[in-house]
Amino acid sequence: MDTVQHYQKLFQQIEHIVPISAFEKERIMKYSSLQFFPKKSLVQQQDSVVFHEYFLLKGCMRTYHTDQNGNEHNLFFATEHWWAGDLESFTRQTPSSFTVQALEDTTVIAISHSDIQILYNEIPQLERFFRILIQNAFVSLQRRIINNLSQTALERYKQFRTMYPNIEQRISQKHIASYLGITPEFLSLLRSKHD
Amino acid sequence: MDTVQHYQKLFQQIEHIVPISAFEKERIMKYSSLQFFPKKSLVQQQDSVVFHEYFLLKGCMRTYHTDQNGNEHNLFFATEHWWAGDLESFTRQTPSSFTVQALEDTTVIAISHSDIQILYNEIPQLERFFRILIQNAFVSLQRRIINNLSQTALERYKQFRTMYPNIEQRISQKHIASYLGITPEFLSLLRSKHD
DNA sequence: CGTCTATTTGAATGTACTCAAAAGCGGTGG
DNA sequence: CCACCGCTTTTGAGTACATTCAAATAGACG
Repeated sequence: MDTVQHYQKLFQQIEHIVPISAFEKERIMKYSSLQFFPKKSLVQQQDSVVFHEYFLLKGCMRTYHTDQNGNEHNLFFATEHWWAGDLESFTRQTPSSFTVQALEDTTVIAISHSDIQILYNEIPQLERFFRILIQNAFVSLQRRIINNLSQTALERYKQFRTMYPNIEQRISQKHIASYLGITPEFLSLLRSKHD
Repeated sequence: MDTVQHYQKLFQQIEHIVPISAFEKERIMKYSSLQFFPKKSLVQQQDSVVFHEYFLLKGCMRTYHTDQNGNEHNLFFATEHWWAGDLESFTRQTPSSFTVQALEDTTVIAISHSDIQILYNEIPQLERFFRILIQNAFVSLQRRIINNLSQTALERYKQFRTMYPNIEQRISQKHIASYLGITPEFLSLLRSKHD
C-alpha cells in the first residue's frame, strides 16, 4: 500500500514520544485520511466549527484571525510535519476564531473530531502524545509572548529568520509582517536597512 | 483531617473534567503537599530546574522572565485556584526561563515531578486532565498573541481590566504594565486620560 | 518618622503606522 | 511569447503611539 509510506513521518513523530504497535498504526490509518488542498484554498473558516486536525505531508498553511476592522493577523505557519487546525474549536466543537489557508498545494493526514475520540480510547498513549504536542506548542507561544514584550520589530524579524530559515522563502513578506505584528511597509524598511 | 478541606477546590477542578474516585483522591493527597510562600519570596528561579507545579489555595504569584538587559517581563499572574510554575522546565526537567514570585503570602498544593509520574500511572484520567488544562492555557495564549498583534496598549489595558477585574486591585501598576508590554509611565498616562 | 519604592508629570526622542505613489513580479489570456 | 492585470514590495512624507530620562509626589512599611 502506498499510503503507508505517507504515514511514516507521522508514526515517527508519535514514536519519538510514545511507543505504538503495528496494530495501533493500522488503527490510526483506519481512523484518518489523506486530503489535498490546492493553493489559496481555505481549509478551515473563522466562525465555523472545526472538524479536523491536519498533519502536513507536503505544502504550507497559515492560520490567521480577522479582527473587527477586517485586518488579518497571522498566528501560525505550518509546513511539512507540522500540525495545523484550530485546537480550541476542534476540541470544544465551538466556532473557530481562525481561518486556515493553504499557501501552497498541500497534502495532509486529516483526523476528525469523532475519530480521535475513538483513537484516544483504543490507544491511550495518544492522549499523552497530544498532551506533549500541545505542551510544546504552549511553550513556544510563551517564548513568543516574551519576545514580543522584550524585543523590537527588527530583533523579532532577525530571530524569525534564524528560527525558521526555510520558511521565509516560501511565504510572502506581507504574511511575515502580519505574523511579526508590523505593517508590510515597515518590514520592507527594516529589510532595506539591515541586510 | 483539615487538609481535606484544602483539597476540595482542586478535586472540584479535576472532577469538572474527569471523574476520580475517593481512593484516587487519597492517592493525590498522598503524592502532593501543602506549602506556604511568604510575600515577595521566590518560588522558582530562572536558570534552575523546576521541581513542583503549584495549585494556589490562597494568595497570588507572578511568573516573569528577566532578559539580557536585566528587564523583567511578566508572563502570568496566578491567584486562587489557578496553577503556577513553569511547565516547560517542570516536564522536561531543564533550566527554567522564568522566575515565579509570591506577590502575597501564598498557600499552595505542590506536586513534584516524580510524584506526578506516579499519579499519571495510577490515575490515567489525570493525563487527560492535564492535557485539557494545558490546552486551555494554550488557547488563552493564542488569544493574547492575537490581542497583542491587533490592539493598542489602551485597548489591551481595558481588556485586561474587564477580563481580570479582581486581579488589578491586588497587583501594582508596574507589574500590570510589564504584563501588557508597556512602561509603567505610559500606563500611568493611559489611566489618567481614560478613567 | 524616615526610607524605600511606586506613581505621576513633563519634555525630548524613537519606533512603528498611515497614506500615497511608484516600481517589481507573477500569472493569465490573447 | 508578449502584454496586461492584479497583487506585492519599495520609497517617502507626515503622524501617532510609546519610550527614555528626570524630577516631583504619593504610599507602604519598618
